[in-house]
Amino acid sequence: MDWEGRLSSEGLRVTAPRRVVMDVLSGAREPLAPHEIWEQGRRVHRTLGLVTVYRTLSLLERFSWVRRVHRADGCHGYLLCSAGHAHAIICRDCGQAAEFPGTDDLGGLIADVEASTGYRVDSHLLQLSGQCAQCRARRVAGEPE
Amino acid sequence: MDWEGRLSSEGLRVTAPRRVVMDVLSGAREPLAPHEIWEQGRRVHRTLGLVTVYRTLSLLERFSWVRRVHRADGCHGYLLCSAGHAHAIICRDCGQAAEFPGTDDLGGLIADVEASTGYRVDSHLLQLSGQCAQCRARRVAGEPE
DNA sequence: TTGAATGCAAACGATTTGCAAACAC
DNA sequence: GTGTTTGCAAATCGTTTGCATTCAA
Repeated sequence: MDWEGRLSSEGLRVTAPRRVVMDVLSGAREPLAPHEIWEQGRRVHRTLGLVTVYRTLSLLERFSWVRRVHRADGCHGYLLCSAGHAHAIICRDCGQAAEFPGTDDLGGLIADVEASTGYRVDSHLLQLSGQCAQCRARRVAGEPE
Repeated sequence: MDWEGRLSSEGLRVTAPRRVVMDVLSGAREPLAPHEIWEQGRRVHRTLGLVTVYRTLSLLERFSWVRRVHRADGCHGYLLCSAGHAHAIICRDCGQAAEFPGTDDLGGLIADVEASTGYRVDSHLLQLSGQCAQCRARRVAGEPE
């Protein structure tokens, strides 16, 4: 079921502002801060309120349709989730984000940590930062931005 | 060289407020938010300002003497760094933090991610959350807090 | 029709900045 | 003495809340 169907089946409503936020996020190739989503969204939905963007994001987060990440500039950015549990890697130059599946690879590490610390791990936050292939190529070639 | 010597050698000054912040962090067994450091610090240094706590924390962070972590309550908490690169695991019940070395275990995962995404990884944020041994024991035993 | 969702204004908490006074060196 | 650091007040930033209005179902 798509997100619209899922909302309806929960007794929640499919509204224009919610569609706009989803559309903006769908078109984004990097994590967007709430005010960026608002600015882009207002171009198509003139009266969109920043408050509604925040409320929509927390709704989408509750359903795990978006993921919140920490950006290099200190802001929070939002990304559409792909299926399953995944982690993000963000390019420090262009901001572009990619996802990678993480749970499996972390299994051994988590087991080690549990054994050495005595803690029982129930959630984790893993986020990588680096340079994407394009930005690396650009830098090697000495091209200006 | 200790932190006081290091500060001096950089032309920076060893002041009472900075000592207080370091002392509070040294005595903490969980990540403290700036206002918590301020509250505890004021007990020994009456005129300590919250602003000074913030400025001291960013100074200490610049020297990698403290680490900033994300707490379950959404606040930022600060922890004294131990030697070397390490990651934190925080108990969701009592807030107690433990560290574990992470770089080595993450090496394989990072190599995989680089291969599959084309990114070059240069930094990572890994933070685990769970339950420490004491809190697990307490819960199993059904003891009240 | 009816409860959910919106948008505004205002409140809010965390963090930063301008500046004169205080202090380490 | 000199330049760093402090603490206050106020500004700023990101985010949330109260409330009357609008809207999806």
